[in-house]
Formats: sequence, C-alpha cells, structure tokens
Amino acid sequence: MQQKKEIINKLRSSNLRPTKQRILIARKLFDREETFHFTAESLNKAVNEKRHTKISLATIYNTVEAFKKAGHIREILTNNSKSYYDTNIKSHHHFYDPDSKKLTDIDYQEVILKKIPNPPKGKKIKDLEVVISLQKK
Amino acid sequence: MQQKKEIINKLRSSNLRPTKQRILIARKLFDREETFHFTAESLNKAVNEKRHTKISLATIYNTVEAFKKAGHIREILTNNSKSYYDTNIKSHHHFYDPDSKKLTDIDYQEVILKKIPNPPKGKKIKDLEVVISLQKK
DNA sequence: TTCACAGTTTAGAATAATTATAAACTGGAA
DNA sequence: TTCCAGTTTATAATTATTCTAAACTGTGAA
Ligand SMILES: [Mn+2]
Ligand SMILES: [Mn+2]
Ligand SMILES: [Zn+2]
Ligand SMILES: [Zn+2]
Repeated sequence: MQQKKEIINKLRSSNLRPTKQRILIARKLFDREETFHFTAESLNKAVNEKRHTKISLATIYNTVEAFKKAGHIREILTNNSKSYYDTNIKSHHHFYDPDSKKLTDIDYQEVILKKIPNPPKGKKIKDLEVVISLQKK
Repeated sequence: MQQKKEIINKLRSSNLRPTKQRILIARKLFDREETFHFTAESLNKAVNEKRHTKISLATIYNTVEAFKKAGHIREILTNNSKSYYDTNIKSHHHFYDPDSKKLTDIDYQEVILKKIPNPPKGKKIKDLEVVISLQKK
C-alpha cells in the first residue's frame, strides 16, 4: 500500500511528472493491499467509474506504458487478446482460471524447482514464470 | 513427422474434411521433425511463399482455430500482441528470447518441480507451464 | 457417375485492441 | 508570473482477428 506522498516520489524518481491523472491512476494501482491484475480496459473502468471529469483512454494507455517502462508494473503472460498487467513486480507465479479469466498470485517460494535446463549459449536467465491453469474439479 | 495419409486420417478423425487447403496447412505444420511455433501471420507466409494460387488469410485463421479446437495444436502463453501456437501438444515448457521473439521447447522432464501450491477449492490443475525468459549474458 | 447439399473457402467488411497525431493544456523551473 | 517541455486529449490510423455472405467443393446417396 502506498500513500499519496510516496506515489508522488515514485513518479518523480522515474522522471514522470506527478500530474493529476498519473497520481489518480497510480493510487488506483498502488494504494491497495493486494496485487492488482488488470487490462487497459479494466483500469479505465476502475479509474473513471465515479468521476465526472474522465481521464482519457489514451492517457490510460500512455500511463500504463510509462509505468511499465519505469518498472512499476509488469506485463503478464496470457493467451488472451488483451494485454494483462500486474502491480506485483516481484518474481512470482500465477494460477489462471480460464472460466473467470482471473489470475491469482502464487508467492515465489510456494513453487520450488528441483531442476531446470541450462540456458542456450550466450544467454542467461532473466526470469522464470510458472502459470498453473485450472479447471473445474 | 506425418505423411499425407496420416494427415488425412487426422483430419477425418476430427470431423474436418480433408480439403486441399487443410492438407497443405497440416503438412506445413505436422510434416516436420521439430516443433513449430507460429502465428497466423508466420503460418500464412510459410504456406503461401512459393504458391501461385494462394490460400486466403481467412482460411489460415479458420484452420488454426479448427486445429486448436481439435487439439492438434495448442496456444502458447506470451505477452506479445499476436497469438502464438505450438505443434507440440504434449505438456512442455519454453525458453523465450525477447530479442529474437523466438520460443524454444523444453522437454517436460527437463523441469522438475519439488513443490507446488494446492489449487483453490473446487478447482484442479489442468496444466502447468514454465516460461524461462532469457537475456544476453 | 451424377446429384444434392452441408461444409468450406474466400474477399472484403466489421470489430477490437492498441498506437500515432497534433493541438490544447499544465507543472514547475527560473 | 512567465515560459516551455512534458503531458493530456480527441480522434485518426494501424494491427490482429472475427464476421458475412456468396461461390465453391468433398462426399454420401441415388
Ligand atoms: Mn498472447
Ligand atoms: Mn497477452
Ligand atoms: Zn501477479
Ligand atoms: Zn513448444
């Protein structure tokens, strides 16, 4: 969870001017207890539902891209037609429920790997992501 | 690797008429040694590069969808804007190289998991996919 | 063998998600 | 307070995919 001041610092520290729009979007993303998994569309709804003066969809896209570049959010692997983002930037894993299309975090230490292959020559491992797809029992 | 006759049987067995177009696409997909990772666009190129009478892009899309439904190919997790498919329908894992945007198969037994979390209530695990992202050493 | 017709292919239109454009606006340094 | 680079916005453009409906074809029955 992050308060307004921290959010402004976070923006400044990544060379993003703390505009009204960015602060609002950042609070929606980061001023919460739980990880938020979202698309541009769902974020747009979440940000604009109770507002008279709306933040434009272009700004939603611009801001998501800026936050991603700054490393404040990360993009998630899916096979959905929309891009999914995650406010949890730590290495971690996911359950994916195709029925609800919802992702749930799995803490990094909840998955223990005993063996993984060596990366190809000239490459090293940047990240390892496990996605566990679910179905009705 | 699969020959023409086997491919026709494969089509028939999934209630897909073995049309000229489907046989051609299926041979391009399945009559090969190695796994093929592809998008609608790359398959379209691969199928049509040396042809005078071209298979339409709509048929490429239709056929990919039909083969996916029939379980002859599977869709892969990515954070790319295009859908990626895989001719390897066995459970397996991937290296992903963001520089080349290329996926490489990792055999199922090359990754050994020591511990994974229990699925949420009422759900069971359908599949578990590991994606190892690479970067330059 | 021919016929009939459901299944299939196709060009092009439509839609959905995202990105680009360029004019108006604004945070903040001076 | 002014100035201007950075930002927002409406809207156009682009990209990937799906839809539509007319033409075509594989196949089972006659
Ligand atoms: Mn994808
Ligand atoms: Mn995706
Ligand atoms: Zn997450
Ligand atoms: Zn594969």
